Amino acid sequence: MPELPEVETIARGLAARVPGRRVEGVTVRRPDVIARPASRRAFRDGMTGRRIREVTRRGKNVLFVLDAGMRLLVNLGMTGRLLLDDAPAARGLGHVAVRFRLDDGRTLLYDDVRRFGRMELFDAQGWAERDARFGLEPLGEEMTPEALHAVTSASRVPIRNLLLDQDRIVGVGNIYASEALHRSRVHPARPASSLTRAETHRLRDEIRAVLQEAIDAGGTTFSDYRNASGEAGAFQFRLRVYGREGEPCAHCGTAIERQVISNRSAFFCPACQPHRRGRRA
DNA sequence: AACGCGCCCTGTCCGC
DNA sequence: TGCGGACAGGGCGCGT
Repeated sequence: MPELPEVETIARGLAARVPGRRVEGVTVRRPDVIARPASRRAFRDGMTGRRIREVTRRGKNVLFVLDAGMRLLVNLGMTGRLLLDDAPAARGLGHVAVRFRLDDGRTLLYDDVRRFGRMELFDAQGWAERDARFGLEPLGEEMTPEALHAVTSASRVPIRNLLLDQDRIVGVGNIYASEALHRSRVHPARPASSLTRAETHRLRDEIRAVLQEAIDAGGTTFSDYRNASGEAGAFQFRLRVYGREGEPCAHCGTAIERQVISNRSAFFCPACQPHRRGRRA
């Protein structure tokens, strides 16, 4: 479900409401969601008594900065939601996996229908090691045209797949990969290393633009995604290709096509995004 | 080492 | 109405 814009929206919502609070108790109803440390007891003990200093985002993860240099990293998978129990939408949750009781009487809930989401608790050292392994942050200063070109030129996987690989570039998922490629006029199945320097630079600009526009719209909601207050986003109305198979391309009118690449759908305009080879870099 | 694929799990929708 | 299959915004672990 959630890609960078959705996770950013959730993190901002929580950042306005939980920093300064202390975790007084943890209830783990679905142990498979806890990925680190190995035991649920160690997770509970590690979280209990921690004060939440900050809530931010790293890639597609919500990052809770705790005291004592600890970090709680939450990957929402496809259907994960984080919200406080005082939000009206909290009453409708049917798959609460973890509860964090806070010192002001509220409870932070993690709900996840499919349980693809995972939580990891790090100490300072563990976090430094994990943090170093993330790919490029697309909205960060590190995302220079040269940096993206270095990534694309090093692999022959379809460019759509490369954009989904969190070891190379973080935050982009299946929706925004299709959208950014369409806006850049690059076919999703093209080998990454076949992109010209000009195409890579365009792609860099369009990734940043579409992610920022989606953040401004509060994210994309098809069914599951909600922000920290339980509200839907609005970017689904501005998608140009994702989920629009058979509809006319907004740019040229040609019918949008869907192609399955590595078991996941890619949407593109066959006219705007021809599958011709670019010059080798 | 890099890459493709199956799989994790639940819900919804569509065709028959 | 029921049923089987396809599909869903993600990512891990496996074999090659």
